[in-house]
Amino acid sequence: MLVTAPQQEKLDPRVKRTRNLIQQAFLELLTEKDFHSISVQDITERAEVNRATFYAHFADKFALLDESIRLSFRQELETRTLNTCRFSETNLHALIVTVCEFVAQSQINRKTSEDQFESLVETQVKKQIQELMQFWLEKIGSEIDPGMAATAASWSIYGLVLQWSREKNHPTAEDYAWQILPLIAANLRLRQETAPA
Amino acid sequence: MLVTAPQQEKLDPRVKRTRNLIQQAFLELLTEKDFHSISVQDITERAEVNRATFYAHFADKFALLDESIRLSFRQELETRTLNTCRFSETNLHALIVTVCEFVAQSQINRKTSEDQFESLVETQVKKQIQELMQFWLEKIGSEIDPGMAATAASWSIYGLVLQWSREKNHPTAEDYAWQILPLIAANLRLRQETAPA
DNA sequence: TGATTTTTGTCGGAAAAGCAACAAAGAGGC
DNA sequence: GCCTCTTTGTTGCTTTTCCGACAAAAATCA
Repeated sequence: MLVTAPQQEKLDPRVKRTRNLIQQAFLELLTEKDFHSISVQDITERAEVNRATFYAHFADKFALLDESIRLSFRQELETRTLNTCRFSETNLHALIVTVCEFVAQSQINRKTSEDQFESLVETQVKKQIQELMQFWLEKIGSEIDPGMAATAASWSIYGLVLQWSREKNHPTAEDYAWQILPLIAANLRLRQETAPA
Repeated sequence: MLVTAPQQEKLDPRVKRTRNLIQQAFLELLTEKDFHSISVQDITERAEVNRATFYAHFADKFALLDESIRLSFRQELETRTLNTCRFSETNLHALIVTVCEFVAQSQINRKTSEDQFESLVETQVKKQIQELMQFWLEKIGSEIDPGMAATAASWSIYGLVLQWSREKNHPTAEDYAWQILPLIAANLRLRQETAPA
């Protein structure tokens, strides 16, 4: 229920359909113009869904963006089966790489700099990292509170990745992930596979 | 209104959507198994549409097949703009080629011989040819009744194309169309671009 | 700036789709 | 033959979506 898909258990086919249509239309529009110049009218027209229906599912276009980010990041986690595995250095590395690629990708898609957009990405991605890390930590039972450790890890990971993404000639995501991995692991203060120094 | 798309002038988005979903699912299934072994349950499951909804749009799967044939043939006519042009030898030739390719294609898609299927194709395609020819003839004003001439043409065209499709080493659709064109034109008894002999 | 046009968010009522259940017809299996 | 199991149409009732209209906020332009 936490990390493993709570998804559409038995969702009315109609709502599943309309949400997909709206999400799809929104993603299409994002490739054509930037977020602030997309109106919910644009979205509903493209999706061929009534405008009132949009508001039955999302408070506004920010909520839609939020949900879109959430879904696409979770999608990334799922294709790498990070949501169904347990903690290990390898998996932590894979998580960092995922975040790198996701952040890099979301910056490519965006034409002009948009604070609201980037802020939503940050909030949502950190939240997803936090949930996943907490899920991992609870399973192995660390010495410190899983919630706190997960929060610390999510912030430091995202912060480091953001810095990485802004560097002109940054290392590959793979390399960078190995590089910062000890730092993150230190925050977690786990008994690790690596020598505890 | 006759040949030019009466289609979805202002059709409720929901019915447009479900019809598309059903049609799409049906066409997919047709590529996988043959018509008689497809149940309406299969179709509605694939389309993610309620079974009762299916019956709100189609009497049974035969009606769906009928409509599918109608739509895809009209689609062919539209992409060649045959539904918005006026009569000419060139256009009549293009129509015959269209029928050849459509009949040939519908025989490829079908694995086993199925009388009901073929009979529906014949009826529907002849009907479409008839409508288009009548539309053409009414515009130019021939000596004989456009309805009759169109009927005769539709039957002879379909009959000839069917024979063509059953020949082992038949000529190309292009060549065959030129070959039978005088025959068809004779039925129409028009003042043509070609010498009236 | 002020005036005009879009866009937004919400509402009530109509139309369509979903669901579960049903009897009846069909298809296979033995 | 009989006996399952599946598929078929159909029916009340519920939920969702559509539509048009509305006032208010926001954007655009002169």
